[in-house]
Amino acid sequence: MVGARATGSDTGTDESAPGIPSAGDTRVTDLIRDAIVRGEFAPNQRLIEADLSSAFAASRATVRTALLELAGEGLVERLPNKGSRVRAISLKEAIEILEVRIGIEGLCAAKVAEHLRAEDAAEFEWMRAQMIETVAEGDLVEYSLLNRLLDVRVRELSDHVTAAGILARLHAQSVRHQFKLSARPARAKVSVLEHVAIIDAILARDPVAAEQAVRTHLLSVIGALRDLTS
Amino acid sequence: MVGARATGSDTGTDESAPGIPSAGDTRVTDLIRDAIVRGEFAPNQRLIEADLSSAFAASRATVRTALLELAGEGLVERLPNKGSRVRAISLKEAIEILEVRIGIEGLCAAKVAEHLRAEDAAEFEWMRAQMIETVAEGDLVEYSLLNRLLDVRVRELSDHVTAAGILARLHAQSVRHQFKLSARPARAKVSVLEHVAIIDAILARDPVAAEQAVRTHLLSVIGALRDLTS
DNA sequence: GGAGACGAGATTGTCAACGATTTTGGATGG
DNA sequence: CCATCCAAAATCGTTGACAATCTCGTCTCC
Repeated sequence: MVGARATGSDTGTDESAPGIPSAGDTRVTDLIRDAIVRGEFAPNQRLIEADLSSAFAASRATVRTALLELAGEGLVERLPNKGSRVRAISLKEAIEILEVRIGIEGLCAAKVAEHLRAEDAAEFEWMRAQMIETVAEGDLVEYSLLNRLLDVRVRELSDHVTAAGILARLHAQSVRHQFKLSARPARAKVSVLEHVAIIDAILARDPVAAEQAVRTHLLSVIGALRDLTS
Repeated sequence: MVGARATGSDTGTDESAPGIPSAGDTRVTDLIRDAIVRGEFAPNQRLIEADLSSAFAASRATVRTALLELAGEGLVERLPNKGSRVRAISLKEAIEILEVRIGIEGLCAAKVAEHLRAEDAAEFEWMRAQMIETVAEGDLVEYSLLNRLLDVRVRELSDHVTAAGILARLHAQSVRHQFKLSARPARAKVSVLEHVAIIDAILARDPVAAEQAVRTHLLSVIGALRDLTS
């Protein structure tokens, strides 16, 4: 009985309905994290250990461990002696996250441009073509996936575990705010040009240009986010 | 479950209850973190829950909670079913941390330069004078403290909680590598010039120059770290 | 003599119950 | 009618014990 009293869809009676294998071998941490990222738990919603315990058919100690880990990832807020709740990311914080990403993703992009190998270049060329095509067709969902794929590949190829870890955490926190932007066709037309610029700089093996292209893109996202919510 | 605790009028209940974590109010998490940062626990040393439990006079669950939190901060590595150990920061990772700091501290410095207030400017001028003086006198310990103070103040004044949190975590992880550099007089003479450049840029309210000065400084640190360990 | 099976010891993961703390609702007095 | 205080509920933090898992020494067999 998870009290969904905050904003969001009424979870109704069946909590573990779709796609989730009911509390089997999968770790409880992953289940709760997915539930938060997918929006099944609203921001600021209290996460009561006993309720999660029965909802996921796990012991309260297991749930407690999961909440500790998620707090370490910044997804859950733990108030001493008052319980845990889904951490709400304010607009200010969402912009802060984007500002931090300028530095870190810029670093990653520069590293990729510096050490780009031939077989990886082909993949970037493919992504560039696909992005242009999907936006031209208006397939925003597919474009969003390509967008994410570019981020992930740059992160991987940068061979920078520290940056990759930070970016993964920041992404999980801000996935909801990003979602608000990804559904806007006008936004995509601007975004694709910036992404092409990033890929071009990487393919040109120009670290400085790559870093600058990432900065330009993320500043554009910040501006769009500000416009959207003002 | 009758609460025999009278609010306000506390008659007879003894202050020092037995059995309660008599180690004091200090959180076990802080104790273990300090022990790791201060080097009392060597890198890769196994942290056995039962041992820590008796060492800090806390229950195993409390120690477990602490280890979870520290794992979230990146100070402890948790291998499933194999236990926890102090995470060792390799040279490669120390350099990675410095590279990430370029982006984030550059962002913070730019923000400080942009919104600098008069009363804060005075403090930066004081720090600049103190830094020059301590290095001239060869007081490396005091200079190291000033160095750290500058970092902390920039972080605070930037009013950027996301960046501040990441920097705090990275600092805790790399404090040992930083320590190796701070004890070198020749290094201090170079470092102080770079720090003065950062402060000058902030006082000049020049965000771009501040960011660039931070980058120059941290690249210099990276170079020194590479030279030291090659 | 060496490789693999096997069992004892050690360590973590999980569970149910207890104690402490905060919050909430209601009674009481001004 | 409102502020205050107090009891009761709700929830978290902690404890001790038990089960699952891993490590390592030893033993047997080829």
